[in-house]
Amino acid sequence: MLDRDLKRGSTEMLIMAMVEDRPRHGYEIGKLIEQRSHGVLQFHVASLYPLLYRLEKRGLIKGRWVEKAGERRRRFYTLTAAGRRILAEQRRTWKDFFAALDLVAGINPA
Amino acid sequence: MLDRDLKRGSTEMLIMAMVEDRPRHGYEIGKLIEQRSHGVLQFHVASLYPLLYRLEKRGLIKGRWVEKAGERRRRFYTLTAAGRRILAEQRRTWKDFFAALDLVAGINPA
DNA sequence: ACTGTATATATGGCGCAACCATATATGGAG
DNA sequence: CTCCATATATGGTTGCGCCATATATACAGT
Repeated sequence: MLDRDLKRGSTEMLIMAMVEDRPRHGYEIGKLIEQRSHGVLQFHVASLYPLLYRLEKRGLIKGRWVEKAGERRRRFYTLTAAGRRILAEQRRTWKDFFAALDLVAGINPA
Repeated sequence: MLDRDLKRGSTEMLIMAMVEDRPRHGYEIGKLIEQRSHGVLQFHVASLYPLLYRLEKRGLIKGRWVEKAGERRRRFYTLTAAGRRILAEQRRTWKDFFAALDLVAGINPA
């Protein structure tokens, strides 16, 4: 896995992106991020759940408990309108950041 | 300026990239990064100098004092062989990281 | 002569994101 | 009956980048 410092500030965007189109629960979000990034990005549980609570507290995602017979209860999250705005903003910020990084340090080989 | 968390882990790479081709002193490095990124990236002095000491301590850059008459003393840094290896590695890591971020969160608009 | 600004380096303490370790609980494979 | 994947929860730790502040020189403006 990547050094933890690289991921700083990207975690919120990743989670919001996962619940952008449909509700998902925490564990699913973690697994999906790992799969889609081919293992480059992965969440430790101790980061994942506090992050979800933080995002919900700030009104960027909304969770609801779903209980089915013979299944452990799961909390499904969806992106709020505010979350949608912040997600767009964070995408732009990361894009700008990487462009600047490339300009100064030359990430993409010429 | 960007949120401080985004920059985590990128600062070492930026500094190493600045002294890759020729020696530079701390203040110059800070200013140059700010200029080349059009103000997107900037170093606070309280981050800059400790970072230089850290990199030198780890043998990635090498500094030497230069004193000229009628000028304040300045410490010029150059990239070491080890630094060159780590810089290449960090460039690759950042590239991979951004590719993964794009894969999962869709940074670059389709 | 005085003021302000850019240049140039130095450092003690702080905030907080992500992680480590650990805990609880259920379903299915073998 | 054990082991693993699933699923959520939380107290404590670490370390980067920053805030605030300090020291010192050169030069432009008034």
